Amino acid sequence: MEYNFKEIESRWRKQWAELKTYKVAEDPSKPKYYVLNMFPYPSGAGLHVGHPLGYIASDIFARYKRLRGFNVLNPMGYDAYGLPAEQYAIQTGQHPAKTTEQNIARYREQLDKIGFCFDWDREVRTCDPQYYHWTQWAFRRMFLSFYCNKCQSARPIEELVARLEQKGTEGLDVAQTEELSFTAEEWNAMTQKEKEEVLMNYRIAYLGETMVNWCPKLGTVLANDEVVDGVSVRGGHPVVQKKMKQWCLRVSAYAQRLLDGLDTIDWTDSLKETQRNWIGRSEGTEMEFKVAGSEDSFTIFTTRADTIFGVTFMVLAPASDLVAQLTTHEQKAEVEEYLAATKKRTERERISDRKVTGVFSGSYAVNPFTGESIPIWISDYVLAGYGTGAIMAVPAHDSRDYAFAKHFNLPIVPLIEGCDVSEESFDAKEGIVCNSQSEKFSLNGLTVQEAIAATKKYVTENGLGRVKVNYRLRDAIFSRQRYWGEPFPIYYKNGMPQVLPEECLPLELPEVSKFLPTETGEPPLGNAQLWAWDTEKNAVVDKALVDDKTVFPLELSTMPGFAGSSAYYLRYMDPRNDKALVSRESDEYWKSVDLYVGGSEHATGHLIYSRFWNKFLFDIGVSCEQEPFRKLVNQGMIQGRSNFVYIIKDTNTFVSFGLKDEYDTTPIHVDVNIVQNDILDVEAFRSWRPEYKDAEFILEDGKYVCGWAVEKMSKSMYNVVNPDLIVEKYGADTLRIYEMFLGPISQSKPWDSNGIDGSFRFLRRFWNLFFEGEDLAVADVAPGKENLKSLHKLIKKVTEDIEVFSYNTSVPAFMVATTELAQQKCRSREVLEQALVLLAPFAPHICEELWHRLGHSETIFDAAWPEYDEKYLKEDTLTLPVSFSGKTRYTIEVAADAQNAEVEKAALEHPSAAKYLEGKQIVKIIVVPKRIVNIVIK
RNA sequence: GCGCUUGUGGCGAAAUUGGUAGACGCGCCAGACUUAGGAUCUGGUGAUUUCGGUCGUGUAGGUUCGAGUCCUAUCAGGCGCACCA
Repeated sequence: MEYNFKEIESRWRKQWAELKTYKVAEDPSKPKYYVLNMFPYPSGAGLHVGHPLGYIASDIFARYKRLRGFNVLNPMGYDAYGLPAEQYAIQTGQHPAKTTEQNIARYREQLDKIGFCFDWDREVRTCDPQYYHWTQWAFRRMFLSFYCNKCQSARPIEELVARLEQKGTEGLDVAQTEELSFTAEEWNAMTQKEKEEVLMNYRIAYLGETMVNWCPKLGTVLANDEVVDGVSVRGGHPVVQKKMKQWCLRVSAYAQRLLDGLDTIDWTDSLKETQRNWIGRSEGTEMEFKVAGSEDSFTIFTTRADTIFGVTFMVLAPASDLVAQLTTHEQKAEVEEYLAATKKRTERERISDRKVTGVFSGSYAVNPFTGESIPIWISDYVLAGYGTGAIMAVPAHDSRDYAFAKHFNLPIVPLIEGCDVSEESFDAKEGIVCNSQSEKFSLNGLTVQEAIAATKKYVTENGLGRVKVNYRLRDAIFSRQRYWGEPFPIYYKNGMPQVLPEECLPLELPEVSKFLPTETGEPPLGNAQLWAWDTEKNAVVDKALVDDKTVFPLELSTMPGFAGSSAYYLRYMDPRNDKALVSRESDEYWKSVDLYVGGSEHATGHLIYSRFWNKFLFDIGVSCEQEPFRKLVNQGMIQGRSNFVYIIKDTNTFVSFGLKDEYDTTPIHVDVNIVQNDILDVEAFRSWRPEYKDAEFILEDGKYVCGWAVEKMSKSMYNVVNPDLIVEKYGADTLRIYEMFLGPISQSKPWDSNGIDGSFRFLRRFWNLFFEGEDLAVADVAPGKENLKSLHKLIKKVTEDIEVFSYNTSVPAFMVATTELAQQKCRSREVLEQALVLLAPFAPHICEELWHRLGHSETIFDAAWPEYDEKYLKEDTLTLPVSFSGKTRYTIEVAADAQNAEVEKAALEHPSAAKYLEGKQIVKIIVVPKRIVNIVIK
């Protein structure tokens, strides 16, 4: 019987869809398992062969879990908001909703061909109002919340208001943009607008001033990589650093919880480390420095409080508010010139050229330990956004301070016994402290670690400062001047943002006349006519009606890409609920994602935001789990394997790879789809492009051999392999098997179509196991001992592999078992059916087909996963290697249950033994049961 | 610079707690069947060899009866963070 994969696969594709085989509902009688893939952005290019890698791996796991009796949730959807659709819209006028719709249709078609067990009834799209309703809803709640440090949780903003009314800011311990200080009386005397401004300092979603790359000509904020040499990459327009009001999320409030949570989840060490790095916790000391000859003082942050006696200057960040305060009259012009110069440089430039720059402020600070006067400088190597934006510089023990001191000829005082600071600073936190003594306090003779602790203690006890933990993690900037994104449920009254009532959500994205910014530099939503909020009607109205009494302008920015992807895993649990993001029942049943599969490029983006978002939802009682993703597996990237042809210079003649060195040639990328096993289809090449119509070839052995290289899979390299073509030629099951066989899931590897025949041959051999000629060759006969051994060996291997998510070694196990069963001419229904169930997660179509041919009416995925029994794996006799001092010499046959003494005897009685023992003395004999006999000789 | 990670045939890769290195697939070689083969099936395939062996898991040491696996140093590639005080 021929293995007709086309017929089989199209039949089951249809059946599964019609019967809704993969539809899932909460079922308290079964344990749940939630498998999730990072949902794709539906790009216009469609899927290439690398995209489904993770989907296939998780699909196998989902099917396996189902066979194990779990109720498995395995949903799929689309991250549908994104820049490419918007840019396409700007160029063509085509509405992004329309292109997105088309791309999704194409993705769906491609995904359907691969045979995934997704429950498509749960599909979500981030651009669907029914979906972004809950993105807006979560934002709204963030706006209405503050973060209490004491209870480590988000709380309703009313609680904060009530507290401010009673006690003002006294003893307030909450997450905040800056530390404010006022009494209850002062608060109560504030106007409504003033109060709202103050509250902005505490809200979890807040409007804040941040530095951005602003391009006035384009009317938009640009990312760092969109700016080179101070001008925009597109168009070459000047870009300036500008403080702008942007929506922000107070992610930093959750820094410690995001850090602690990492210890509770099953992610790879490298990914956890990346996140720890990104959160960047550092324990240090905040110290107060008085300004010489003034009542003013300022605070710095340091992790090296022990180096206080080596401070020879102070440095302020140019953007720090202290700059204006501390610049003296005489230095004013020079400082302003410097500030103007630093403003022009982008962050990226500053980091890349690493030139030492700076200017003296004119002021001096007083060292709180020694009373010495220290000059205060301004330099852009100090960042305004970290710590307090001011540092104490210790050039002897910090390489950046050292470079600065050398450049401006400032003194360098070493503080560690025996360290040499003539050429470079001594940054290591080790050694014995010296030169560190004042009248009241000495660190001399202590180790650095002891000195840090002693200084902290002294500083705290003497009111010079406090112990402080700082995080590198910054608040997320949450507005984008773009059209194709979620609108904010915000309108402005008296210039202050107001949130829409909950029942008015979703606020739908309006139609616009064009997708570009307006002439006045407003974001694209400024082009929308119907974009004002009527607080009486509670409805969107024409913006011409704005009267600042009952009708107000709506927010013009939209949310960034990560907004929609931050809580989609919760929405899948209950995707059609129009009363809540997720119902309590659904959430308590599915809890959190048990297995999350996706690329590691999201380590510091989506995977941080999503954890933050979930923790917030946990705080407000929506999500019942602290961590959204229990286990995370990063699939590697599939790279392209490009093919080259070699054209002889100034001719239209191409020379085969092996002969190219005899000519002066230029390599040219050639479409990998007209190359097979590195042999070029010359006719296809001639018709590939008009200029190659009359191409001539110099062949080797009658073939044109192409060169190859591993590169990124991309259109321009002509190395994109479309899964549709593989499915067409070999079938989805072969594609699935081959993708898993290619190598470990988490490793990046090039796609190489050359090996795919092997996977196809395996499936055909497996199919043939069930037939004799045209007839089914399966019988209700008792399985032979050898059959059971092959089967149970397979069950053991496959079960163990799937549990640890390493399928690349299961595929060979299937190949071996298939060969063995074929050689044994196994006809046993019992054995073959179990083998079928084992293969079903990997190759669902072929297994479902055979399962039904064997007379089953239910889907194979309702069968039970076979358990293996050690008793079938036992050997009667064992072949053991015998080695002499570690070098294997011969093998012996012993009974499986032989005692060590018997094994020893058998080893020494072997005819070869005498040869190796000649003139030698046995020191000892080591017998490792069932493994090896090692005779140590002298 | 700091952190993580990986180095095994012509290629993708296996290898349990340290126990016969290279499973399985590709490629290659030989054979069978074929008018034919870019189809199918069978066998072989780390290097070297005086056919006894010898050498082989990036490199150099170490521990051990025994090391791809453990330890120390070092080299190379990949990824992440990067003036974070």
